[in-house]
Amino acid sequence: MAGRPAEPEVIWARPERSGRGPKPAFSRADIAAAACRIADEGGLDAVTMRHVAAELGCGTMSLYNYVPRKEDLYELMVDRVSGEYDLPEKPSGDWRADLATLAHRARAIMHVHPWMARLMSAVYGFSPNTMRYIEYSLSCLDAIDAPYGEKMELVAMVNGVVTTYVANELQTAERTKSLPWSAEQEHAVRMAYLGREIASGRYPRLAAAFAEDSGPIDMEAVFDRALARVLDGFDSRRPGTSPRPETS
Amino acid sequence: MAGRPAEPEVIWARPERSGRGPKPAFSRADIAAAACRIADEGGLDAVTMRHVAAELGCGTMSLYNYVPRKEDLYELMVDRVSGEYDLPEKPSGDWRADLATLAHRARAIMHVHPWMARLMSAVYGFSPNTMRYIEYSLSCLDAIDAPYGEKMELVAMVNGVVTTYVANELQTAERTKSLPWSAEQEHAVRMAYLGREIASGRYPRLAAAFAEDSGPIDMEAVFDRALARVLDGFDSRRPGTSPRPETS
DNA sequence: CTTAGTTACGTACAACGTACGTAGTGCGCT
DNA sequence: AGCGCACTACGTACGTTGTACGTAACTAAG
Repeated sequence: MAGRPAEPEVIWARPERSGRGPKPAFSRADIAAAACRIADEGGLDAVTMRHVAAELGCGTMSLYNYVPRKEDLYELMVDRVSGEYDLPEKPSGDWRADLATLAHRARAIMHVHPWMARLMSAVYGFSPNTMRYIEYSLSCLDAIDAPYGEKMELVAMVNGVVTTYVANELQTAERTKSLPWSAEQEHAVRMAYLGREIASGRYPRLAAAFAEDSGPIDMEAVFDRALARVLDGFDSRRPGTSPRPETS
Repeated sequence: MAGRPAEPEVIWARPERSGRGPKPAFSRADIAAAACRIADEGGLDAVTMRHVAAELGCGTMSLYNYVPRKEDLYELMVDRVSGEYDLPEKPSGDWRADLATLAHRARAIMHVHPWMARLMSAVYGFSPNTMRYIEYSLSCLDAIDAPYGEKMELVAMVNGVVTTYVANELQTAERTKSLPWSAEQEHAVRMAYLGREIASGRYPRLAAAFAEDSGPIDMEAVFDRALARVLDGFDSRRPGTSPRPETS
């Protein structure tokens, strides 16, 4: 009988291979790769145990030998993508620039895997690659004399900004992948309602906000400003660093 | 035949009552209330069309007369909870304090409805009460001379901080409501793995972070600091306002 | 060699969202 | 008044999901 306990368990604590029995046909990496491939093509909702098993070329239930619960499959996916950072051996020494670069890299990765942002706000666990990522983030702050608690808070905030903003950018596109209509249609309908509501005069400031300019929004610029503000907020509490670099 | 189109639609644009036929047994508010009651008790995963219908005392499919898709039920829930703010008639004039108060109120509301944070990062639509909320947020910034685009970005950032942090605080508790084990068990198992991993020496800074102090974390204080940093970041770009009030 | 743990996988079940058909109801029209 | 149609109500049913369970084959440890 398969070892599928009704107790909480961390997949990373379970050995990938334990001597006895026939050798497994796949590795965890194979499975993570298959799941990510499916998500990239068909959206996160296309990631089902059946699909992943089919992609691997095995029976559905065989998958449960490797992945006790579907949530663990998600963790595998997050960890795999978290391994796509090509982290430098050592940070440059300019913590602000290093963290900003890292945040931009994270944003880029999440654009390649649009389902990642949604997953990251649903799965909270530590995994090998996420720990590696956090360790590197902390190493960027080595030069700063502050308790690690404070550094962790900053790292968490930067990560929060990245996932929040990228999720906002991408969720419509991701969601409509498993819907019978397009993201553009959805957006059009919602904007039509918003326009009607705004025209009612009940929300004058909202109306003014939407009347203003309204050229296409540069999402990366918005992200940049948000990120800069967070770093500014940290900066302003520790005098002696360069006060306010231009946003460019 | 029921009017359930395969086209995108905003539930708020559909009239709640349209003359003809027998009068509906429930209002949208009834349905939202029932769904929220279920979510409060059994977690978000307990909110199914069947459960909500049963709570209302009607057949499952009757619900589809009011709510064309399940997503719309979610929007109803978000809107209802967004109506729980008791927004003052007019902001006090101190935008920083007003926004902070609002953020704290939002955090408190999401603690009462632990599923709210997760829903808000999944549902992106404007609804009557969310628009009221945004309008009020903007009105807090009336005294500031800045383009509305900039104000909107600040409001979005504050909201982002709230949902991100509250979601982080609450997601484990929420998630384990539909799991056969407790949040404490889950946490214990994950911490055990983390401890073992940290002891390996591969993540020295992470290890230092967890070794440090480690009294119970005051989540509200963490939230406060994050919020303050965001407001600081906005502050630092517009000289002339009070530079840096104490975090309490 | 034995044996116990592992892999593989088909079957099966409960729960989900929801398409569809049918029956009943009452407003608005002529 | 009375016809008709839009609306409500709801049972049935389908496809899809996660996954519990049983069985058969396999292989390393004793």
